[in-house]
Amino acid sequence: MNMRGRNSGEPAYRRIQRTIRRRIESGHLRPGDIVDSERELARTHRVSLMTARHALADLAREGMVERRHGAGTFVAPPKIHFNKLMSYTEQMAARSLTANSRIVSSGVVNREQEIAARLGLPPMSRLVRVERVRSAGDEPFAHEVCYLSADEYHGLMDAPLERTSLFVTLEREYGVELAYADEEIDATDADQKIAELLALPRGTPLLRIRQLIFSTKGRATVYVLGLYRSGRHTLMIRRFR
Amino acid sequence: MNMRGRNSGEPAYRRIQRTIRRRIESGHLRPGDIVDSERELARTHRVSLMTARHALADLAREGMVERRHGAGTFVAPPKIHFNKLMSYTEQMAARSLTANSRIVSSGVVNREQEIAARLGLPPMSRLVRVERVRSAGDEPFAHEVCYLSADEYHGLMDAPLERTSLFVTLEREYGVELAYADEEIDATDADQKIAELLALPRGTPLLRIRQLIFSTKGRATVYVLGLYRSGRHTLMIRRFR
DNA sequence: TAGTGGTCTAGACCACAGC
DNA sequence: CTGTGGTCTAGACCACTAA
Repeated sequence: MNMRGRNSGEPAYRRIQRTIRRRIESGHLRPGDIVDSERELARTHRVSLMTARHALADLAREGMVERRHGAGTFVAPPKIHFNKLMSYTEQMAARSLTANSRIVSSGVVNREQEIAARLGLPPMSRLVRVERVRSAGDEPFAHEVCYLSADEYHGLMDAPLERTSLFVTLEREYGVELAYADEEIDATDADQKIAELLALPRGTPLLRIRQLIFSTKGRATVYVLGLYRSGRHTLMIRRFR
Repeated sequence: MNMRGRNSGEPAYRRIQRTIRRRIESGHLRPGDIVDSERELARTHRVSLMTARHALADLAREGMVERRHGAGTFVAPPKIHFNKLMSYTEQMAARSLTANSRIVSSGVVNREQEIAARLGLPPMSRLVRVERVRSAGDEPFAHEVCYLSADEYHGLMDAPLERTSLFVTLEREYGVELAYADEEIDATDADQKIAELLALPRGTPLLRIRQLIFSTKGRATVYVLGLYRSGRHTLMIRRFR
């Protein structure tokens, strides 16, 4: 008797969430606006109260809406995405800047023992190494070197990394879904080589980020060593108690 | 007919969570161990399946347990607390180091317009300003200046901040619960004054963190400007996709 | 196959907000 | 007062996992 709406295999509560999300994203519903109540959603979508409730509680959990006991459910103010793992391309898009990336060098190395270890590989593993300078507009502001297992991602060096982001390539070509990254952050200064690549005086303070990116399966997949020019692009973090 | 177990006003699902949490924290249940199933919990706690389910789904959401479809619910491996807002004292304790803090100066200022603005106060507001040097063992490694509204926290300057942490003082003496902090991170180098305070050569790269701490009520409460010696104490962050 | 989590029903009473 | 979200019942069928 139940499972009435189970046509396309999509759970009812997800279908409800989609309709609400669409109304918010399209601008029909604006921050602060009241959302249909549990009872209203139950009626219009012909589901039970618990199901409508599930949909709303879930949306509230991810910060899309805000529930106020006795008052209703309201569209939450748009969130700045803190602590989000984003590709360079995505970061630039979020600030509505044009991404610009130049490959300085790429190749295969096999003597990076420490990095191999961080990737959970044997000491002398062959690693794809891609060195890039990233710019916002004309101004170079970051130097990044990334490493991946050459055995697993050997075709990567032929990929058009100058146009397509590494994240997208991994997800599309290799079916690897990236889940999270641990980052180690400290400060250093520009040596001769970096100074030239970033067009800075030697000794300029730089933010150094060592990033280990994990897949959804918990596998360490990419190691990135980044040096970022301070000032124009600061790192934002939100910490919770 | 329902509400049977509603004696102390505590929801049933929370009571169930408590019993599971206790068994995990006491070591009776270890990571990887299987937890009572929904049906088992429903029987033993004399609640419906949905209620038992609510308890488990909630615990899974906060990372205490892990649910595997068709297999069961298992105790999740202990989590390293990434992106946690911690006081200096707590951070040191987490690394089992002795916290050591020296107040360089403290007083009230009223011309820090930008900081007042960040705290959501009028431009010329009076602010308590406390300047400290923090050490691990003998080695000074951080310079922190924090600001709070002088009107709201005027007694703070008499507090024994050298022995009791600012967090604890705020929570105990003023009933302020801190919830989260937004941090702006970049790199700079030591000027003459900082070099002396941290016993470093001038020009040494430093991590600079501007931290705005919010209360549970969403009020900006403390502003901290910190300079951290690089190397021995690096910042760890986890970002999620 | 037995047991588990995932989704869902058609209701119920309570606590709270706002008029 | 009405309407809201918060909690809860006593079941149901499905999809999945492991023996």
